[in-house]
Amino acid sequence: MPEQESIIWMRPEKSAHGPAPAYSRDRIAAVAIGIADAEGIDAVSMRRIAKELGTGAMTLYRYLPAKEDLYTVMIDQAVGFEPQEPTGDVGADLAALARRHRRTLRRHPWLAPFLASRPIMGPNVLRGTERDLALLGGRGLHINEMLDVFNLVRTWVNGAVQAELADSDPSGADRLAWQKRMGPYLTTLLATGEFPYLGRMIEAAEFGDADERFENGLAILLTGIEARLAAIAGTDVSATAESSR
Amino acid sequence: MPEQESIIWMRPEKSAHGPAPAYSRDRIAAVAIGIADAEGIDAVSMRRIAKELGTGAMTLYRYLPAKEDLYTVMIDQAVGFEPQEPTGDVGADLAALARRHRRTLRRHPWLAPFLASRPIMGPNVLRGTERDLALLGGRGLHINEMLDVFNLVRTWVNGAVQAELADSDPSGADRLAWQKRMGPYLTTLLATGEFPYLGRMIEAAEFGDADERFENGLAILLTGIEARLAAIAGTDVSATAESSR
DNA sequence: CCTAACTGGGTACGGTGTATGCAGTCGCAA
DNA sequence: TTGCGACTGCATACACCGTACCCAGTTAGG
Repeated sequence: MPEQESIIWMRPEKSAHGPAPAYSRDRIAAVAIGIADAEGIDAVSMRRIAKELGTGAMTLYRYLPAKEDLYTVMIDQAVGFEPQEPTGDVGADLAALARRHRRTLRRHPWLAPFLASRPIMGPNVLRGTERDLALLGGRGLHINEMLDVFNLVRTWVNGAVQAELADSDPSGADRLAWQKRMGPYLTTLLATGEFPYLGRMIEAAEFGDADERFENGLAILLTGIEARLAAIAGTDVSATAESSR
Repeated sequence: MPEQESIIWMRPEKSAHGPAPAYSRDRIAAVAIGIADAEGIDAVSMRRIAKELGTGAMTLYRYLPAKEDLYTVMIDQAVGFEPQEPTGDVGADLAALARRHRRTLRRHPWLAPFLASRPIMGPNVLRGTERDLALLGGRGLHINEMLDVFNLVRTWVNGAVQAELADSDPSGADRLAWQKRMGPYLTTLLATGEFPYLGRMIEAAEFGDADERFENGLAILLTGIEARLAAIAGTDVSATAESSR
């Protein structure tokens, strides 16, 4: 890891003197996202991006001081920004938020783990957070209450999509080979009779549909959230701020 | 990735002929877990483990055909197994499950991302799944309903812990440096006045306590789950199996 | 006892992120 | 107009990674 005097978003993209840069952070990130979407995040290497751009690997370091900064820019560009206005129906708004987020994460299968494991502060992400918190605003909630709900939804969607993608990752022919390898092991285990629920689970897994699973989880989540919001609304505001944390 | 005729759990540990092995899968995994816990998962390399064991890197490949299998064994050993009997109070049982899982994930900060991103089938993990599903058993739920609830809790705990760890990762002096780097950027953003909620969030973040955030999220989640379970209990069983999926 | 099957482990290959250095290009001050 | 300093693209090089290949030494079964 090189020294890094300040965050990538504070670094000016263009400088005063010298020849005009041939590339840009966004262009590099776009290429990297293309590779990651098509071949997985591990296929993204500096040399590979450079080849795709027709240049040398070290050129990229004129734009991004370290690979971690490449990830930072990739993440923010992949997240993007999609506006959403509150409709007054919090449940519907949160459901829309969840589905939109899921769509984004599924478009870029490498994205969810990154969002889960780093503090993300890119401009698109921050604008998105502001937009999402606004969905919960205007009803006298303490900011911490809003954050609890917001984080609950975001966190769950992220985890649910990771689980979806993990299950479906060995796709096509690979999936068949995977079952071939796994089959005997599971058969051996289930034959012991010590895993009745697992047995039922494996049978049912054949019919599991990701969309349905997501909607079921979301419904349960929203039930809890709406109950919580109703409970808070039933309390007077000063008492809420006190007791909620 | 080398060829891999079958899953690691099906490979016999000892063989008939030849000298007795000097190490074992579990011993190697234990060393690897020690390194990962202390210095992060990226510090775990074959050469590093071998050095810790006082041997050569290639020796490890006598026990584990590839690094992915090392991860597999590490995960299962780190997860371990802790028994839990149903008490009859589903809410309390699920809360206990969630807290136990959180404890496990926090003991091994590298663990949560692994659990989120792979299908995990180690013996400890499978025994744990069986144990957790049993908490929901005996009340006429369809297996898919049980899985929805189980996955909801597991997924959320996993995501919540990842978020906790991501926030607290720059610890101690690093955290201060991080704030030094981040401060000007955030100040600049907030000065635009376009991020009122973010501003409130950053103020409040000073007082955020991870335990409290976890318990708040868990409470909301359990509210939703109990409502869902009550709704199912109010339906007759055959209709439930039909309508639930 | 011999031989086959195993063991530990050295060497080597192709990959990675990135530090360093160098030649060419441009904007600005004199 | 000239030159200088700040920038550019980029080749080379280094340390580290996972792991394929090889070989010598050890041991149990026929």
